[in-house]
Amino acid sequence: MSEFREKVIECIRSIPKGQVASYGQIAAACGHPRAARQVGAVLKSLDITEKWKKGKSRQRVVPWWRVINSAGAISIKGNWTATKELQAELLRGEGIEVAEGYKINMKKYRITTSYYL
DNA sequence: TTTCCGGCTGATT
DNA sequence: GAATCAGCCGGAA
Repeated sequence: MSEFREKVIECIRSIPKGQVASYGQIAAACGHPRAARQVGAVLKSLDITEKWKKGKSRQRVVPWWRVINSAGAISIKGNWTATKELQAELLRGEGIEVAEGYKINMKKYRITTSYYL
């Protein structure tokens, strides 16, 4: 478990409900402004255990669905546990609108950059 | 150690 | 806006 990965997870966990953040923002929050792609790599490596850790009153889940690319779109590639459809569904569940083509109105939901400062 | 590969980005057509 | 291009970077091989 690399440190980087831990931080990424931590940052993602800190995303307020009802808001979304870009890979770049997460990376920056981790102290690696240009490592956006690594953030994606972390997410894809998150298995169902990390995503849906249940059984505990303590929600140990990682709100990965709140992470999108800078264009405000879901850029998921396709795991077994993660699909665009699922992500869109989860987002809507938090009151975030997901337009046709899995586009998110980041103007409205994107987290402020200063959040992590 | 070196090479390769991406769930990305910002600048440029 | 949408498509293209070239850097950036931490892992896995």
